[in-house]
Amino acid sequence: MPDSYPAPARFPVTVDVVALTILGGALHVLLITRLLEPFRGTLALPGGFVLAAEDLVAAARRELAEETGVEQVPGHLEQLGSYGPAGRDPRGDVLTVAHLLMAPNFPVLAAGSDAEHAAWYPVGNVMDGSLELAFDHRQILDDAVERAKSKLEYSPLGAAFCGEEFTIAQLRAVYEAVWGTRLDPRNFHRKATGTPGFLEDTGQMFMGDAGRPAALFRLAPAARASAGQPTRAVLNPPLMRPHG
Amino acid sequence: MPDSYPAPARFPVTVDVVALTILGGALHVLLITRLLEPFRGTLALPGGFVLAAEDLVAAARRELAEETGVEQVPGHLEQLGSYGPAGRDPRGDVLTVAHLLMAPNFPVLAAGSDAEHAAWYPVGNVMDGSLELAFDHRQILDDAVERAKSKLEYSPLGAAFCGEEFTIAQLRAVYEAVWGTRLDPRNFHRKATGTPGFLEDTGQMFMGDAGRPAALFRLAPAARASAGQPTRAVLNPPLMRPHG
DNA sequence: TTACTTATTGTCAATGTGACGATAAGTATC
DNA sequence: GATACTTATCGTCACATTGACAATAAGTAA
Repeated sequence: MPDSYPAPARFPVTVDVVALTILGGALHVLLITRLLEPFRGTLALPGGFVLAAEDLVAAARRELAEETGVEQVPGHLEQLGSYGPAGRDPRGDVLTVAHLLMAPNFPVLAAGSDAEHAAWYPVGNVMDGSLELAFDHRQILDDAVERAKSKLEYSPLGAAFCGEEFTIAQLRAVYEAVWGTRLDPRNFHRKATGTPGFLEDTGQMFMGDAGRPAALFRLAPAARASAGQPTRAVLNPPLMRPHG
Repeated sequence: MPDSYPAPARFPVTVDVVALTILGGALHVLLITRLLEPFRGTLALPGGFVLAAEDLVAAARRELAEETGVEQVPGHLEQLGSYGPAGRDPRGDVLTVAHLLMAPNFPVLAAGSDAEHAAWYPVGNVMDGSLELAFDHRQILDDAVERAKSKLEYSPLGAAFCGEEFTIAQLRAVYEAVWGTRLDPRNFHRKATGTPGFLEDTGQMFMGDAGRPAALFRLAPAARASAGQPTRAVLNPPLMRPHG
């Protein structure tokens, strides 16, 4: 009975953001260095308290903007899941609602001030243990990466890691970085260009450092519209990661 | 900065549960009739406040047990997502963490007391508008059903709607009820029995009202173990719902 | 025994995928 | 300019999976 007599417990609620991007062909995550206890000096996910009368995703977006100094953070932001409130913060019970941002690389505010500053770190360095994260952020990052891997399979959100326009090879690099596998360029090209409603040819070309120029694509309107949908409206059948 | 000076807002946190089951070939959801304002007399999802030092899923399980009178609620329970805290309860900002239970049919405590009593309602009656739900529970139910549909595709959790042992036809009835489509019995049989690590033949037979007796299966150990995993370790390639 | 029902096994064509050859179209080098 | 090198794009082929559907198995009811 939600309306019972003893006053219900109230919890501070935070939003944390796992912001992922591709840098140099490797998956990177946005982390801040904590300046205060607990976990002072340790890396942590950006985030902060939810204000009253604030939507969760909006709170995540606001915190991200505050901690990166970037007004309009690009990319696709969605809720990942909630953690706690018990036993995750030594100061007390705090519930956190984790979010996932899949974004093209964007520059974060230069470090050097006394504020907690954000920077991109290779996800692999967290996974292999060479980087420690505060609180239960390691677990949250794990879940976020798994979610991202899964999203690529059945949604067009791989393109969220690219800019507005991109080549097939750039899109493939996203898949390779997130999944941590190599994909056959020819088969990937076939699937990407052969899926109706996924990509739209811009008619322009992109010159890389070497090799034949590549055609530039953007997301087709149908794929753009399905961004929020949980259903795999576009990538059907899905583009499955190799299961080895 | 999560540790800044003004005391952070604190919110009451509830867990709500979308408990789904199959009854008479149709998807049903467990609902309670509210006895108190707001939404007095309206149907709502079972749920209640999270106690301090309590895990979210544990809280959901506890509330479910309290409101159904069932000690050990069967089935698979997982977190669905969080809603709020702004603008969902007229009494103030309440954050709710919704959960999804996929369970075989279990009897709920008989009605008649003055306590809020739970009962199974056809999901279709909510979808078509003949049943109204309190708060934003209609939205939560929508999300839960979509999640369940999706889960059937790439996880062995369809079996969570069945008992310990079940026939292929019973499992197929689950898929048909959740997806709201008819499936070819022969093709479903082939996929279910032909997927390594999914089902295990018990060697026993099940006599229905009519027709040839069916073999009884249970989940294979591999499928049982993958219950919590987000990855489609078992149903690979997935068993996709018809997209028409 | 016949009719009827559901379970289970096959068959076949269409589709999608993995592996990989061949060609196109740039840049750098001789 | 010719050649080497790089990446993009198009094709081919065998194989796996699926959707549609025939055929058979094994019960119950009449």
